[in-house]
Amino acid sequence: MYRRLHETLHARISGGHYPVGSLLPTEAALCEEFNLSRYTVREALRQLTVLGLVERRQGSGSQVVSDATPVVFTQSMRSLSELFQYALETRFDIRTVRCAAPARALADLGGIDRTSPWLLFEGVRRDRPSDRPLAHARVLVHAEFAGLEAEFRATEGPFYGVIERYAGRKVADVAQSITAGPMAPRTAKLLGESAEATAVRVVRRYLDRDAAVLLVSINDHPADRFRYEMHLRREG
Amino acid sequence: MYRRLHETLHARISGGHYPVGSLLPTEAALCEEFNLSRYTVREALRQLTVLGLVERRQGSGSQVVSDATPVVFTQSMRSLSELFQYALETRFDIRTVRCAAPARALADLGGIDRTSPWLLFEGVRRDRPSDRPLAHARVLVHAEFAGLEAEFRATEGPFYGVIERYAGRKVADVAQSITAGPMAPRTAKLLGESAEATAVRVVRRYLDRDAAVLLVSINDHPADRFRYEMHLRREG
DNA sequence: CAGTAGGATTTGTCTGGACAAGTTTTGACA
DNA sequence: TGTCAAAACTTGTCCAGACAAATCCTACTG
Repeated sequence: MYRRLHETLHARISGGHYPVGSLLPTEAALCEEFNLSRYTVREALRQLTVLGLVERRQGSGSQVVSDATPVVFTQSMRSLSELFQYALETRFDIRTVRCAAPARALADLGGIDRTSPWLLFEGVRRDRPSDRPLAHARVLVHAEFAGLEAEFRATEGPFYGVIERYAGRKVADVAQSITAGPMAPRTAKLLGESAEATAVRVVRRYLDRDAAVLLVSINDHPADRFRYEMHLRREG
Repeated sequence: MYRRLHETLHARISGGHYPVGSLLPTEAALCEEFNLSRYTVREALRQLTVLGLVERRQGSGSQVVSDATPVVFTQSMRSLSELFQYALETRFDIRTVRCAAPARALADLGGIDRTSPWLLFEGVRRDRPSDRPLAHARVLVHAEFAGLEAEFRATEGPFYGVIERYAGRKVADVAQSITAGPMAPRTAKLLGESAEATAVRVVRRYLDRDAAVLLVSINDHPADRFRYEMHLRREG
């Protein structure tokens, strides 16, 4: 029965009966309309949230956030650090730290505003045992976390973990972009590459649940040493 | 309370109290041990299944299937075609089709055996309205699907869809790898790039649920025109 | 020993009710 | 008009109980 209700609601969302952005009827209203217990209604709603069509908030209601065909494939990883191919076997060799409004180009890359100051860490990410340079790394952290600079410097793992541990802000979303292009002179110099080298750039933006940017990391890899692997598994 | 129970059970699994492969106590037993209602116990168990630590089977019980740190982030997409940045706005301009045991290099790339023949499509993937070349594309399909050649040629969307629609074999897993390196001469010629160009190579292996390779696609992009975006959302 | 039928066990689904914990609305008051 | 507290509303959590459906075990039968 909850499956049928789920299909009905799904159809109404897809059909525009409940437009994206609108609120679904309340649980009580659905109980009445379909003459079902609250358990059954909640089970149907739960499935809609799993599909990413609906978001629910205590006290507020259930909002339609998408009318799209449901998710089919998912990539999973145990921790965000697995996002980075070299994971924990790398070391961030910090060269400079500055706190200022970011340069125009950097702000555009990270999709952040230039009105408030950001803490910029710049350095080289190196392979753990060999110390070979893997990437020119830049990390932008919102100035509200500037007090954590020592923690950032000391951390072994990914930077976002510092924010989660010490500032209590949870990363809810990560937007990642991979592009390739000619390597910037500064990057080439830091990595010991030639001026004509090509770089693969990985930009990751870490967002909290209100879509506010907590942290932006920009990694420029020598193209011939870059490798990114992922695995997608089909659901249901 | 269900959260506490969840943590307790999680700790027992991680600690080896409930080894991988063993059955958890039944819902009734957990209700008694922790003096909780079945609802609360089930909610805790549900979370364990979401984390992939436990699988439940009606009539049988709850089996521990993993003691690993749980999945934290997932990437989702509506359909596999979104894997490809240019999605449906591209066209596969097929130049040659051959059926033979694949060359050593190709077989290694796709992780396939050279004992059986594979159908190889080679061509250029082009932007839809502008017809600009986007990538040198090669697709290897197992010879058992050779009868579908006409369907492959005619399809608008991704090749794996043809196998699903006409052969009834479902893609359960996709392993994707992104690397960069100097562009092969043949690729450069097809794309109209210079001999010194850099290429970003995306290899996708489509597997069925028995981990048999159904299809391998190899796309070589000019580095300066490559862009790959993804979005990861934290669960629970 | 093999196979089957039946019973016991276990999880899945569903109901009705209750209170807690957030969010929004309302209305009184300054 | 603006502010703040109370009320109303909505989802989250929890309980007790019931039956259905799948699985497992056991005893019986050949």
